[in-house]
Amino acid sequence: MSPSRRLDPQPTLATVAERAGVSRQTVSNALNSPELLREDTLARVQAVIEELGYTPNRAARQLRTRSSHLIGLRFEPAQEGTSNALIDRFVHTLVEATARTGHHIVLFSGDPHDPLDGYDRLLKATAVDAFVITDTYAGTPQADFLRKVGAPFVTFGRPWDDPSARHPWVDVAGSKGAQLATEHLLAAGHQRVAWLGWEKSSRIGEDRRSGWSRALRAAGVDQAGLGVRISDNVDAARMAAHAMLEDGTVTGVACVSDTIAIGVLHALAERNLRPGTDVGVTGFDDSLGAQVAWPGLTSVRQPLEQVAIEVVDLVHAVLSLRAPAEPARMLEPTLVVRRSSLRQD
Amino acid sequence: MSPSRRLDPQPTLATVAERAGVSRQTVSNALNSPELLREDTLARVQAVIEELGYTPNRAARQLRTRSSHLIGLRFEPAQEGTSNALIDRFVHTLVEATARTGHHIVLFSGDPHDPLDGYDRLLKATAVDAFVITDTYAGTPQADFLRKVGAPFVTFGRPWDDPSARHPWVDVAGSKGAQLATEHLLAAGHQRVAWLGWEKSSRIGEDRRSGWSRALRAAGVDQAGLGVRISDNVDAARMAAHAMLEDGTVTGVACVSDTIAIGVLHALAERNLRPGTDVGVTGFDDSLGAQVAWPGLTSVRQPLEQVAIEVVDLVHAVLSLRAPAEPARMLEPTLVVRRSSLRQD
DNA sequence: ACGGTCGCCTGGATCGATCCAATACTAAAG
DNA sequence: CTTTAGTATTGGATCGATCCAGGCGACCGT
Repeated sequence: MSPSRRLDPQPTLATVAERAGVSRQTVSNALNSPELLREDTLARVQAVIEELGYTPNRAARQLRTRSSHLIGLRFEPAQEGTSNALIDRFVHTLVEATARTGHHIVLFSGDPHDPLDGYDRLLKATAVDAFVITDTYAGTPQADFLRKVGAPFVTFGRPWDDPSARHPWVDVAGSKGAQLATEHLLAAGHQRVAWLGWEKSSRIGEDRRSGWSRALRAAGVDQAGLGVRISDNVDAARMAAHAMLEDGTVTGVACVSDTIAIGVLHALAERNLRPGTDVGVTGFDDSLGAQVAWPGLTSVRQPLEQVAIEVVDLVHAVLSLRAPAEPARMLEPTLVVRRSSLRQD
Repeated sequence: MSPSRRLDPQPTLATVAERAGVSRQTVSNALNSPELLREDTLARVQAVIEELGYTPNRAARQLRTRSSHLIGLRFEPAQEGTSNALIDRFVHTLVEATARTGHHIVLFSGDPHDPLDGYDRLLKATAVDAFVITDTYAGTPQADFLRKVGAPFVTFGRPWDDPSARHPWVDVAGSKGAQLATEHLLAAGHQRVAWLGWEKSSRIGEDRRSGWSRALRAAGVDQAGLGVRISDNVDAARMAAHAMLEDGTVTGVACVSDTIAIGVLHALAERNLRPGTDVGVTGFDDSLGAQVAWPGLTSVRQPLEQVAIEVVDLVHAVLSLRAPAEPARMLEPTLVVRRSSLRQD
């Protein structure tokens, strides 16, 4: 009598079979190998499935086939101010891309001091089929561990430490992005384009820097004193920018991150210099901050949607045990031009 | 001979039982009802579990107990520019909070035009135990649907349309946040504090506006012409701010979102007015944008970490069929003060 | 020493879909 | 009209943990 209490028990495969006048296996085939059934039988079974609103029980299927159709992703605790917004954009598209094949993303967490924590548990419980790993910049202990235990995984991020690693990965050529940004600033007429990057210990930072360096070399610009390394926060960038702009010869600054670029914009505001017109600035990652910063920050945008699609494709390849066409895929970023790098008429 | 090919088959409950010289049920009890076992038996079983590194197979357990220990969350496609960064911060803490009880968050997606899409599928496949719903501002068709089919769920967001709804929810008092911001601006000496809000159709927007209104009323300030409604983007806000600042009587602007507040900051820059000193500005949500905006944007911060904890607590209450102590929980936001609302000495 | 109570432990049945081997059917060939 | 080949369909067994009803032992009082 209480309507929200309990609903009709879910129909099972047996229910459908009985109703359609066939055996369980036939219903199973209708779902998994429809080509095995005669046309009329298939139609009849499908009609009953439709009528009853039947959906296979995931637990039962998972028990039998030993595959959960779940993909694990360790979701790190939010670090205020850092650009995990990037990861979030990636996850969004990852969810969409997996949906198409009936897979789902399961988030888990782990001890922040132990990069391996959490993987083992899910694996032994046969709770997930594969993992997606997003942070490869600090070495790849997870990848090493998963390879050792024979668990399928794909990383977003190349294996920096071990170029010989054979696992499938997708990454974006950061150096190409920095190169695009630098070339763009040079083309806008800025001669001496400086670089504001991360500390030398960052592989990603050094990779991006190499793109800046390459562009300057191609343009025949002397890089002496133009490359500066700082930590990733607005204030450090602001102060570095002040020092850099002191003598007035630097008129372009390519930055390793939007955060740092925004710090440069702050310094410009404090010096009454016009972004774009007096000094061109570019950031990296096209974060929300770049979109709302005044007067709009030109930034390198990673094709995260495409990354997610490639990652999912590789996951499927690995799961189906077929060797992926190309297990290491490098994608190219694009430059989103806003007013921070454009002269006002 | 190929080490990464296949690993030892996972030990099962039967393996453990045999090794410990007890029956399967005894091992199961050791895991689920240890108080039923004699001390020495328990110790012996636990030792074997430890030794073999045994973890119960989730699929089998799920099939038998009909509970997956998974909680579904529909992850909407990234909408450029909107503050789904808020949701991401929420999800982070949600994952942490669920981890403590062995639950996991499963993300799924659905047709953007159909708010119900996806729920049904997971439910019928008995793939999740409960849902967490994050968007209740546009009515609550999901809640209605889930209540109808008897599925457990908790919403982040009050049931705006139907105050009589009895489902468990957690929300943050937006009106209180706007009130705090407005009082803060008044206390800083700004007399006429304007409101830049969303269109009237937004329940959340109107709720926040009511907090501004309440604060002005308490301070005895006439609100005529001070409340303006626009859509949520930087440019609309910039233009509205210009109009608003024209006559020079408005010296404080409380905004319904960081995006809009940033638009106001842009307008100030264009009019050569100093944020905080000439015109006080506050935003809402303490997004990354607020943190990096020049010269720092005072913003209302929602206690998302606490929200996540309360949501998980309610989920557990609902799943264990015990009535939650308080099924409707309203939390209070805080104000993060930065320089956009402070006079420079 | 014996029946009774209580608590620990056992083996069989079960959840629902899939695997597997075997059977019923159909159509073509002899 | 029977045999053969091949396909469509069936029923039993299975994945691994939990539910359930019953058994066995220890310990008590008399």
